[in-house]
Amino acid sequence: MRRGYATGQARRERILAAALLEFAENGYRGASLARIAERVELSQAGLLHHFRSKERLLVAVLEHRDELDARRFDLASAGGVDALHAMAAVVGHNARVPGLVQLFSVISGEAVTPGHPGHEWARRRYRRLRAQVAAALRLGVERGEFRAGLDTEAHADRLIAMMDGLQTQWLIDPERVDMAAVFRGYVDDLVALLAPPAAPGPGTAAAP
Amino acid sequence: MRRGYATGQARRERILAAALLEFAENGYRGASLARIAERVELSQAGLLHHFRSKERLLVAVLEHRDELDARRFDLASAGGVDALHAMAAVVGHNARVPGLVQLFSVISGEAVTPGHPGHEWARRRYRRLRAQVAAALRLGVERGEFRAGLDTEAHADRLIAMMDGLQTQWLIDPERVDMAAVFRGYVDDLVALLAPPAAPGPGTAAAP
DNA sequence: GTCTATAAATAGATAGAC
DNA sequence: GTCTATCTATTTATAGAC
Repeated sequence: MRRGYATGQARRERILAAALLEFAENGYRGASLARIAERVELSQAGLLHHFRSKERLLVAVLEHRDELDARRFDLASAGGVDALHAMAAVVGHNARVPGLVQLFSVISGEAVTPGHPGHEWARRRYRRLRAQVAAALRLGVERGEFRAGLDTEAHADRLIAMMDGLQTQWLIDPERVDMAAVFRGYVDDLVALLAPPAAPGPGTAAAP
Repeated sequence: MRRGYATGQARRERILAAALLEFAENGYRGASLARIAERVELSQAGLLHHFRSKERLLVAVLEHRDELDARRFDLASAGGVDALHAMAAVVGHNARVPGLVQLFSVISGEAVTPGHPGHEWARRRYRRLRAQVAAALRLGVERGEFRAGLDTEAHADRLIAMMDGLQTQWLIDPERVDMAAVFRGYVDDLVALLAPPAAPGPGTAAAP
């Protein structure tokens, strides 16, 4: 029953997990293939048999995480106010997995440099996130949960920026910053702000 | 007239400027003392005569920038709505100095790692920024520009997070993200949101 | 698929001459 | 204050045996 394949896959996943830790702790530039190999009890040359270079390994780690996260968080299915609350829930979840948050913060920070191997990944990722969040906001407009004519792309940029910015503050000073609560406050403010102009009476807004 | 001192100081400042470029382009871990030395036409050993280690050089660069910025942006003097507009102006200014923005983004990203030489600097910096912004917001409350009882520290965290998050997006994809405009939108929304409950008529709010 | 050995480059830091 | 020379350590990647 394909033992070779199964163990090969298992090995690959163990390497990805170990690399994630190393990249999160030291960034791409500070990471060492030797230390990653050590974590999976493999020689450095053995590690490079599975991933031909440090650069490819980083990209593999990032894409692997994106795959897993895409399954976990399906923002596209929600819309409007629900989507905003879903984002707040994601932040709440993130506060329990500092290692993952650190990976994305460190790599995103490094990746602002044009030559960085994560640069293209980061660009694609932000474009994709913005499109998803903006679509969710448009859905809210169509449903009448949000007022018409709002700049959904600008709000999407801001929601993503808020998540990232709070993550950095939280990682640097966890005791002082309650990332989840502060983000929730943003969402609450936004729900109030984006609500359509007050209807004459309750219930009338929902009637066609 | 103290030529030796003057040239010594000038040399130091040239080193700081060169180091800033190198750290901004490659981060702390990716930076090379040899390349910095080359930029100021000095040997690597000669460079280390002025700053005893790479770590001290980074800290010197960061503190030097903080000093200069503290003179340029005096948020403490403004308060309330003026302070918010001053922050928007800072973002507008930042959009014209990508190198500086990149330095702070890259180093802040790396510095989430506990062992990083910029970690303590980043923590102090965020605490200071938060205190300054929160104080400016409180001033707005006292003046009656903002409604009473708002969570000034949470709003300070969010304003700073928004600046940082938009900077990252802008650096990674400059054509797509208009950092200054998107931030201005946030400030405008905030001004509306934080305004005190509507007074009976215009002008009455200002009367004691 | 995993290893040892090694290449080839670069790093930060120090010693000591001038 | 600046240099050359050197030390020591570490890096990624490759070659080739098993």
